[in-house]
Amino acid sequence: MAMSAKYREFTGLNLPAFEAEVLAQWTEKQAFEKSVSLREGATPFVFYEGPPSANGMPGIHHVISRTLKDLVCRYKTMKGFQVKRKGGWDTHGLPIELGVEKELGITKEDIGKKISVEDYNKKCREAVLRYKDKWDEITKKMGYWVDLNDPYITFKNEYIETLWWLLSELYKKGLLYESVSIQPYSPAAGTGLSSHELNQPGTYKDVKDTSAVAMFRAVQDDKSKFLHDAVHGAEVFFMAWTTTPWTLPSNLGLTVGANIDYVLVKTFNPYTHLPINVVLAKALLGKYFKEEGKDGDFDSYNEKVKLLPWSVIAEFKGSQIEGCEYEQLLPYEANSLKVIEELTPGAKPFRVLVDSFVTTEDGTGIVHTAPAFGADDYKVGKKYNIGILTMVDREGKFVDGLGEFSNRYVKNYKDEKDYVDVNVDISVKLKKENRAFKVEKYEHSYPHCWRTDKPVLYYPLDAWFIKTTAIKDRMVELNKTINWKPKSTGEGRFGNWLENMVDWNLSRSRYWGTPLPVWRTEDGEEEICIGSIEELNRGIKRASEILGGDVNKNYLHEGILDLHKPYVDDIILVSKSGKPMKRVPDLIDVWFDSGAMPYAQWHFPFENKETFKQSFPADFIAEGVDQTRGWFYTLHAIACLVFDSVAYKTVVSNGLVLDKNGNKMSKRLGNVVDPFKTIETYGADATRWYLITNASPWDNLKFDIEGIKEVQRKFFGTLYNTYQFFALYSNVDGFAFKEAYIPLNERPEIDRWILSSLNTVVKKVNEYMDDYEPTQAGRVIEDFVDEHLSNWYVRLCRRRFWKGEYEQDKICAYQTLYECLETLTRLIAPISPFFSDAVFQNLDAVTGRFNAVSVHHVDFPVANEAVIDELLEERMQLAQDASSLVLSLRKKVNIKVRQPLQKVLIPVLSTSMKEQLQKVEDLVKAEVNVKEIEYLSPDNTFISKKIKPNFVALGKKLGPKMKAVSAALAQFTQEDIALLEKEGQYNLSVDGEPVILQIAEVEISSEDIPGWTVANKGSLTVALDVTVTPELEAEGNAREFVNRVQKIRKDKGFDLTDRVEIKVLAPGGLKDSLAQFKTYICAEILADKLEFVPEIQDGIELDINDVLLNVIVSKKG
RNA sequence: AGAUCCGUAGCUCAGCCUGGUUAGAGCACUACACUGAUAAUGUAGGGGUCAGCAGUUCAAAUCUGCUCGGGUCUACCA
Repeated sequence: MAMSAKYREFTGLNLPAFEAEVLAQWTEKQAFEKSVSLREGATPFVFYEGPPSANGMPGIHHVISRTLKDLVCRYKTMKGFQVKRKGGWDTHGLPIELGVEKELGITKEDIGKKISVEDYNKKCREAVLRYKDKWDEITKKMGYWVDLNDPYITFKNEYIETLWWLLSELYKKGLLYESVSIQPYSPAAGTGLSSHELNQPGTYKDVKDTSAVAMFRAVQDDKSKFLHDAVHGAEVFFMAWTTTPWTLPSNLGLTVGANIDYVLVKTFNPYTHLPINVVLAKALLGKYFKEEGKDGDFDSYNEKVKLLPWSVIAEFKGSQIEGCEYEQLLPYEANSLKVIEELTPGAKPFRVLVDSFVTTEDGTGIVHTAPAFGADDYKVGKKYNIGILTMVDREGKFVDGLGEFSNRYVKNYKDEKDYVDVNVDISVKLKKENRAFKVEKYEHSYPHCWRTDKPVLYYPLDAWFIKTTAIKDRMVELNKTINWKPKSTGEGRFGNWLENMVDWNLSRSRYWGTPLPVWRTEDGEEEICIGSIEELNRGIKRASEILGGDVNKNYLHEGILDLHKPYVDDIILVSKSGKPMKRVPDLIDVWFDSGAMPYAQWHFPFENKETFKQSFPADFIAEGVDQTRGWFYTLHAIACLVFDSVAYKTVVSNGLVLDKNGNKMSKRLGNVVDPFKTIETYGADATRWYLITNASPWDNLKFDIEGIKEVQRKFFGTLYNTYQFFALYSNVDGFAFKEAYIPLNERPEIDRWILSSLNTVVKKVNEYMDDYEPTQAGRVIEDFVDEHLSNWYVRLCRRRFWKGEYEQDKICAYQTLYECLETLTRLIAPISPFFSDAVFQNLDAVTGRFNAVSVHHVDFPVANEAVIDELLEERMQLAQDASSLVLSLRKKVNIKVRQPLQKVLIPVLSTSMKEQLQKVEDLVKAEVNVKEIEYLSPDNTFISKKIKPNFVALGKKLGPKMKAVSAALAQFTQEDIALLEKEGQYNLSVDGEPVILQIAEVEISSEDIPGWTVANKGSLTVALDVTVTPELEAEGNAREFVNRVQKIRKDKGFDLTDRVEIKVLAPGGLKDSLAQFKTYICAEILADKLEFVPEIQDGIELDINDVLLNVIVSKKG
């Protein structure tokens, strides 16, 4: 690395400009690649990159999770690990297909008709990396180091082959199976949805649906005899509630709870006003009938009477009506008994069933049961063999043969403007036919398709499942070994999810995705699950040989070249008994793609066996909390299923990024933050620092651009100024850390202090970073830079840098400040990789202490415990407090700091406090411009003292007497306090009982010094002598004069080291002041000559403490 | 509907686990200073029923319960 004689001085704090410069260097010097290769042979730290889908634009929420990933990886690299970060792209799935469909203006039904599957998938493949450039750009600009030269891409054959291998392993273990089940299905998207898709945030929405209480007329038979007898042979209806009236044509049963109490109620239909008898759960009577109407006036009821009279006729258990038959509610051609019999031979529908899922929390306690449209309905329907009717097709509309409802969409899936809700029409029909008791809008939360935003419906589908429930306990057990940040997500959200896990529905009936590698004979008797390309190619040949003809003719020569549809579907395999086998049409859930990345990214087990072994499981992954049931789950599931292992040891889940008002960012609200603009304007470092330090990553972040500005100004501005200050004077003095490291015991107190403080910070930062708490780490650093380094060390030490010769004390100062800056750049490197590197390189270019290309190639600082001196840090705090108090006193009496004062009085409570203060006395005196500090020892009678109980100590001892003692102490006189101090204890009487107070059980502090201006903070009190003697005034004048001349020097643009000559015309008193301090003045302003002249032309007029004078400052030579 | 987290100054956050008597910081605002680091800095001021109510306790922002408000999650909900 090229050495430089001078530290580079910046011309202004322009983070985006620095970053562009640093980026160019990184590229040129291959800094990232080198940061990995430099650690060759070191212990690996394994990180998995969750693959983003590049068919959407990156958002600010991607910046936060990537910052988190990046800072951990950079930190671990600096800690000596080798951290490879293979990037990846998620390329399959619904979002891509929907995007293509939208672009082509087609729907799912058109695929294979208007466009061939081959062309369609070609389009998808093209669309997949549509925004890759934008992603690459944000990756680069935000400083995210990830290897995108050789990323894993989920649509590649090698990737898919690993997926097939995993699936075949599951198949062999009997964990992959097919089954009919009632699944969430999105008619708008044309596909079933997995439970984790249904569990994406925002899928459940509150919607108002038309709900109906329908009346099913009981058939008179033996089972219902007791009901009909009770009403003397009149009609009896079972009441059942539904929020989905569109399922009523598919009704085949009514389910009740065996032990629930039901009642038969005599009343009227509120719509038709006909007398009726209805059955419902006793517990829900109050929902439909008013108490005032009980046993009301039946005779005078008519349509004008609002209050419905009602009487309970009979009461019975649900089990007593099991098996009762009823008339079909909405009979049509398509759902006739004949059709039911054809579909399910021997079915016995329209009966009252009993099951345990029925509750009396809602509805009527009688559940309308349509086996096709509910998981419970399906289960109970199967048990009683009531058949199954699916009166809605896969597009979400009624089938033919349902009269006026035929072919109508059951929900507005097509965004039709004049859509008429078929549910309302069904309800109206029921009302007219005396088959509805109550129809109303009902608000409830209902699942929606995460992609199309349309309501989901439950639908019977054939699907392939992974039997995750088989290893549930093991998954729960292994989860307990994972370090979750925050803990609650792992235990609560993820833990609960595992406890309530259902089998993973893998099937997707789409086109662009990983095909399920299962082939099966037409009769379904024989099937095979293919686990590799080689196995498939063997099968292709074998089938061709055995079956002959044109079978697989296009694939005989080279084998299969693309594992996607439609090619895989061309392949015919042959079963053991010699029958042809075709592939089942399903694709698999894309989440399987991403969950399999630990293996598929290395094409395991076909290649890279050793690499895989070294990089499984991951030490660390991080994504948004929305991935809890997505990637976090699928990674965990596959690892447990196939490898009986966790997939990751530590996982950090970051919260959502909200706008500054706490609203979710959405395109609709227009409150989306553009990450490009943010980074270009304020810099990646400020953005990253803000995102990390403002709130813990797992808390939701209210993103406010003002916060970034504050970080930029406050943190980076301060650090920048500190560096500039250092560079300015080092360049003057030629400091290049050439001298031997001066031992700490030869350095002044303040140097030892800042280094102690620095090492304390280093220690804490290491601890926080090891604990994945970057927010705490960042905040500790911020405090140090602002409070300690800039506003105390540099401020107090400025003179050391610009005064005097280049000797020991000055070198101490340079070495100390240099060490602070150098350590800081390394400390902040993980969070703010650009600015840290720029400053680090500027430092290292002159001193060559590391001789490194980048700060990211050096080791992270480690605390030197020997340098940490707690007492020292404590007394410096005393000095800061004392200074602050004196300054506030000056302010109170309006005496500016430039005016020297004679004395400060500090009462000390102990000798150790005095010793502590004495060691920092000079600093305080210089800081507040006071000549001397006088200490008042504890036994003086001069100051007045204050006493209060030490609650922690006394509370335990006294308990209930605490209040009385506290009151007694408030009454203590100065004499009482003095006595207690002298004796070490005090006999007190509380409520007639003696209490002995020990000195340690109270806190005594000085309160006031009569005749002095005092201020206190905690136990520290200071008093200031505010008398300005003529001598002090003269010195004040001199200082004021120096200050003004310095300003002139600066205004005139003189160099720091320029010597000057001065002519002054001043009135008598002021002239004397200046003459008296002539030596001091000349030294301060680098004047070789200070001349008092009787007359001045073209001088500058200055106001020195309300007296005017004229001066000419000229550069010498 | 349940589960869970959260509610502290105008804003962003500490403090709560382990209770202790003037509840802190930064930003913003106002005034005055300081400055050969000047896109900084200091001092002072206003600004808080620590969401509300009740309980435990000598003592509650802190522990418990309930209520209200917000987030997230779960749900086969008829």
